[in-house]
Amino acid sequence: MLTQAVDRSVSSKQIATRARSVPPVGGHALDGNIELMGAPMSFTRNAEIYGEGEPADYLYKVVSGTVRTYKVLSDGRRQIGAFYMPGDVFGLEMGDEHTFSAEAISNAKVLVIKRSALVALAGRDNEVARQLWALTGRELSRVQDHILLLIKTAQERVVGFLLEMAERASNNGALELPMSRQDIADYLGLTIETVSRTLTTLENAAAIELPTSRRIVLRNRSALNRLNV
Amino acid sequence: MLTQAVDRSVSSKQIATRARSVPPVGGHALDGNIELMGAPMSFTRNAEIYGEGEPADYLYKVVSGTVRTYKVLSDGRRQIGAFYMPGDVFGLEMGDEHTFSAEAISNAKVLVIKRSALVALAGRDNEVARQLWALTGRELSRVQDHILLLIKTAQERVVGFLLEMAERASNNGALELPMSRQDIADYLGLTIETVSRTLTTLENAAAIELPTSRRIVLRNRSALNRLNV
DNA sequence: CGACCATTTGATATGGATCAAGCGATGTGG
DNA sequence: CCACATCGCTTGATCCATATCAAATGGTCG
Repeated sequence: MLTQAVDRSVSSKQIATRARSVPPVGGHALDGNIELMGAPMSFTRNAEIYGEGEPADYLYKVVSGTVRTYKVLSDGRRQIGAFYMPGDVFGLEMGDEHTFSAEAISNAKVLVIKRSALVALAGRDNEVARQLWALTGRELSRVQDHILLLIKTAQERVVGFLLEMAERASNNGALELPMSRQDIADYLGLTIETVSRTLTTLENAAAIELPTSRRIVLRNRSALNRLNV
Repeated sequence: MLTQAVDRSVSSKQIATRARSVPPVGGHALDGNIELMGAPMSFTRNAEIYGEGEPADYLYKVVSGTVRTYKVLSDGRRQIGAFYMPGDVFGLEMGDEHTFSAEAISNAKVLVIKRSALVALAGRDNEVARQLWALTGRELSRVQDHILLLIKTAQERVVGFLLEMAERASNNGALELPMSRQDIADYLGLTIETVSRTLTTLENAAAIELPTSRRIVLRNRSALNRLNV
């Protein structure tokens, strides 16, 4: 699956040179370094980007499309760990194996970055080291928030999900969801039926509109915020 | 609450000198650096170590006793994020505020480490930087595992909890739990009643023994592993 | 001993899962 | 280009795991 990425990755010599030439930008110096080290790669809908247990030789940054990471328990239950949208980095591990699997939800373009190169660079460049640390820290916050979602009621989870998505990808309250009801259910620890029913309940309560199943308009934010614990 | 820690903390000059004198140990170089920078401090049972939202100027390493971190939702529900036992580090944040509260479960002694000093040291010492990163990464793995627990059935959660505790602090299968049933319940997203009932079920199934409510002996590991998904 | 707090046990209620059917959109082959 | 299969989603009926409410038991400390 990743042979293409291996072939296309730039040498660490090139990387170091290129990265050093980037001025330390205020807002997202992190992005500057990482982007220059990445080789673009495309994945079609539902294509596997990496599997759980595979060597974590690369990390990834979403350029376009959406990616899900997940684990499947022995009895078939699937838990989605996160959805990654343009600008998000995923697949960075502390150990040498991926602890989740990753798939493209929609056709997606991602930058593939060789971890060893980035780690080597971090050894020479404090700023890069700090950025890598920050990436792990950001992931940690995300997962902690996810835990708080998982202890709530079905309605609170769905509302929490909608607000999270709205924060990340909404045009004045209009969401175009890239993921299926099953994906949402497996992210929230619910069944598709419960997700579906909860959405219709919210629609009946005039909190949201559902022009199509994948398009959701947040109609009454304050009501939603009130339902969000 | 932390004035004492402030007063007792060593200057960053001392820290740097002392830390540098530590030879890079193989297994736990991390511990070496951190321990030398910490001022010991004691907390009585149920004492608050820090509160959610307070400045995260310090991080902590448990010397003895057990610590819980938690969040309380607006409606009173409490979610315990983690239990920290001797050797564990907690309270390390990426942002400038603590995102959870921390309390001693039993009387506890912790080392209090000034974050700014450690971060400054990390800027000069790659190895320290790597260790800080590793701490965040370890926390991330822990939280990811916690998520997987939270999507399981009550019995699976309780068994998962017992196996987790056994891994960390058992004498050939005998656990002395420092936390109450309420703590366990709030960690697992269950009620005390369900935790209690599940434990008696496991006892009746001869998987565990309950000599006292806080002492649990794992009697049949393979049965427990089988129940752990 | 008696009060208090943690834990267990019992009875009942309920939110969400499961099982099942229907519906609408999308795509495919005749 | 239509008829039909397929897929994702919604809706309905029922079931069950866990929550809730309530009471009994046990352990600890003044």
